Order: sequence, then structure tokens, then C-alpha cells
Amino acid sequence: MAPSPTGFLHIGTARTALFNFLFTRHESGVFVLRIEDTDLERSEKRFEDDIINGLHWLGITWDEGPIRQSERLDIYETHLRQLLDSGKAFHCTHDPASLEAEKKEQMTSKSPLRHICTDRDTKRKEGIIRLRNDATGDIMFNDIIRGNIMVKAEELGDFSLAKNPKTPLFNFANVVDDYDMQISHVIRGEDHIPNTPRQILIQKALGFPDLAYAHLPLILGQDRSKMSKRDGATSIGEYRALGYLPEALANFIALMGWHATGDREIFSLNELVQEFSLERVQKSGAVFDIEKLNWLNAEYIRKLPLPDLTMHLVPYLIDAGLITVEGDRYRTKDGRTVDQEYLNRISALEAPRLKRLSDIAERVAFFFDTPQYEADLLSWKGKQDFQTIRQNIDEVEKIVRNIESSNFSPEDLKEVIMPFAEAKGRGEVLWPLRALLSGKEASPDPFDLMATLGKDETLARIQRAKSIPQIQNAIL
RNA sequence: GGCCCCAUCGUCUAGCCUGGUCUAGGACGCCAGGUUUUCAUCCUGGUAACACCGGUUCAAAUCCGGUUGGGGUCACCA
Repeated sequence: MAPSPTGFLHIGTARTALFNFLFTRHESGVFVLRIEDTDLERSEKRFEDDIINGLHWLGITWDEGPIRQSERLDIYETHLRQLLDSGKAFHCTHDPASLEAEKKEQMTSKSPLRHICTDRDTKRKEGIIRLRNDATGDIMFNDIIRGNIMVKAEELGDFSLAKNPKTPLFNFANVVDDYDMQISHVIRGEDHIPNTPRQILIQKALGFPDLAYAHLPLILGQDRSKMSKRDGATSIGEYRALGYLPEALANFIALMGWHATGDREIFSLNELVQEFSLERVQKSGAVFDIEKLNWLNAEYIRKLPLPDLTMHLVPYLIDAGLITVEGDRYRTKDGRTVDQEYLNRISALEAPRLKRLSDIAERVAFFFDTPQYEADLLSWKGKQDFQTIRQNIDEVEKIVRNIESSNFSPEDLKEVIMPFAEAKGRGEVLWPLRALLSGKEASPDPFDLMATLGKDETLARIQRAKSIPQIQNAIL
């Protein structure tokens, strides 16, 4: 796996890393992480850190590395000198302007875009270093996923190897490293197919052995072109911040381009390692479908043990200003003190509703802050019969007052309130009750709400509802 | 434009290599129904595809050719 630290860990890079990981682990091979930072201009340490952190977060581990190409410059130089000395490579005398003109000319004459140097035998020691490409005929390689791929050697021209002896370019550094690190399988994106014949030519010039290749299908945006910034979130860090679980994201990414034998789609990383094979990788690109990711993430959220889920959720609640930490307890926005158990109950109630962890704050704000709502919210099916609402609220209040705080469980509450609700009509009683507790059109049911909020807060919210003018004035 | 890659429901895909069991299976989404005071969960059902043309064959989603369409790539980036 050889990412380039010129940006944050991209979904596509992560997918390539994941498949490399799954393959090497399945084959009990050695997985090497190589940082391709030969472009000093664009490479940054913070990107390297982001890539490594993101990979680890996803559960991807490696045996060797990170090995940085920038620290191996003398190795490339040695091989480059060898090519230069033997005449297999040369310094090109053409300047960028003339190359640009040549390209334009080739464009209009509908011929392949390539540079065949007219001055290969120069003794100059300056200028870009190119491979002297005398090869003819087909360059053929077998792709594990796609089968045989053939390209005419002449169409490649004298492509570039290095800016100068101390600054190798991608294709050259790649070939040297693959050999030096004893890489057996090159698993990378489909966008690298055009590089492969070039690298094979370099291998031949250097006398290196052939490698096995597998070119993965691309991850596509909505318009079916390579996923890019305009497709929304493209970095792993963004998905992490949005509240996607690493297990869900890894599972989802694996499903883009790979499928197990049967109908099963949910796999842990270890199960993926067991099931994985390059032969079952798809040839065509896969559109990134956020809806399916959301579904998978929801599945993983629901499977999470309660304390773990709470632990994941707490940072989002803090960020939203709904709670602050006070020792081993929490202070709510409306000034109450609640414990871990309170948070666990909320996690349990919201778990079936969460697609992303970041959804939590907006959903459960009313557990930590006084709900604000209009009187109309309390009317069941839109009939604004505030008098009946008032009567039902009063009755529920009486019932609630008579329950011991220690018996404030959903079951106990249901047992004493349901008979009344049945008598008056469930919706007539339960809807306004639920609404005054949550301040929302949709929420968990009122018994769970009361049990979680506790007797005091339940009564406080009933009082607050009764102080709303329409409800207050409804009393005769 | 040259070269290369690809082509099954809207999306991810199974099936294709080893033609018949495919009136093409699963999942997401969507729609409908059930459970339910609301929402979600859960359960049931439904929706929807072999790009096109030709060839081989008793038989083609599956093999071959072409067309069309889509994508990738052509840097002193990786």
C-alpha cells in the first residue's frame, strides 16, 4: 500500500488500503505501508498523519512501515545512475515550451500523445531524465481482476523517470521500491492501468522480475465519474466526524467492488479477511451510495453494547452544549445533574433511530433542556380541544403524583396510566403527554420518556404545559 | 483526439469462467400493509435490470464479433 501524503485520507485511498490489507492478511503475507512523498512541494506531514490515523481508525494494520520515499533518495539515485551509464536513460534537452508545442501538434494530427526524443545521446548532465524506449511490439501483463491487458510499446514514447538524479518521479521510485521491498502483488486503483506498462519497461531496463497486478475498480460519484470533492464528503476524517462507525465504513467500502459468495453483506473486519479474494472483485466502478452506508451504520449502531454507544455519543452531546462533565456526573443545559445511567437510558431509546452518531444532539436535546413548543403541538389529530387536553393532563398529573419515585419504571407507569388512557382514548391522553415531555412531533413513547426524565422533571414539564395560555385558559 | 478499461433493477451486487435448474436471486432505497398514541425499530408483501445488433448452438444474461454508451489516462503529480 503506497499512499501519497498530498491530501487527507480519501475514500478511494482507504478502499485500496483495505483491499491490500484483506488480501495480505488472507494470504498470510507481509503488508508494507510506503509513503510516496517524492513530491516535496505537495507532500505534508499533517497529511501523512491523517492517512496513518485514518487507516488505524478503520482497523487496518501493517507489518512494515511507514517507509518514506523521501528517506530513500540515494537508493533511487544508484539505480538511476546505472540506467544513465548504460545508456538506457538520458537527459532530455527539450524545454517545457517545446514539449507543449509538440503535444498540441499531436493533438491536431490525432496521433498518440508522447515524446520521442530526438537527442537521446546527449552527454548533457542536466534536464529531465527519460527512459530510452526502444521497445517494440506489445507489452502484456496479466491483471488478476481483468485478465490480459496489452499495450503497444511505441505508444509510450520516452517517458520521464526523474526530474534529476536526486528527484525520482512516481513510476521510477515505485518500481525500485517494489523490487527492493520484495513486493509480490501490486493492488491499486484502475486509474493506474496506464502506468503499468511503463513500470514494466522500467523493470526490464533494471533487470527486475515481473510482478502480479490487480487493478481495482474506481469509486464513483453520482455522475459516475471518479469520486471527487464535489461529491460531498470524500475524506475518511469527514465520515468519522459525521458519526460513522469504523466497522460500518470498512464493511461498506469492502462491498463496493467486492462481494462474498452468498447473500451475506454484514462482515466484521476479521470475517472480511477470511472471505476475501481478488477473484471476486468487480471489474466495473461502484457509485458511492450514502443511503446504503447509512443503513449499514444504523445496523452497527444497534449492535453496539449500550455503554459503548453512550461513550460514542457523549462527545456529540458535549459539543452541542447539552451537557458538561462534572466529575463522574453531568450537568444538563437546564441545570439538572444526571448520571451515566441517565445517558445510557437515552442511548437505549435512541439507538433504533440513529443513522449517524452526530444525529444524536438534535434528537435528544429535550432530555437536557426545557422543550419549547406551541400549544397546538399538544392537540391530537389537529383538533384544538384544549379543554379535554387540560382535563387529561390534570388526571395524568394526579396519577403520576401518586406513584413512588422508586417505582417510576416504564412498566409501572404503563400499568397505572394505560387504564385511564384506554378509557379516554389512547391518542387523546398519550399524545399530549408525550408532546409536553418531548416538545416534538416524533419521539420515544411517553412511558419511556417519564421513566427516563424521572418523577420531578415529569411533573415540572406537566406544570409547564399547564402554564401555556391556551391550556391555562381552558379550565372552566 | 490516441490508447486502455468497463457494461445485470435508481444504487451496491449474485449468476457469467464450467451455456439449459434464470418466467434473473439478495441488499439499500422507494411504495403498500401489519404491530403501534407519534416517530423509529420489527414483520409481511410489492416495485424495478440482463444496453443494442449480429453470430455460434437444439438452447445465451452466460461464448464470439460489432455498435452504442460510460469511465480512466496521456505532467519535470501520484
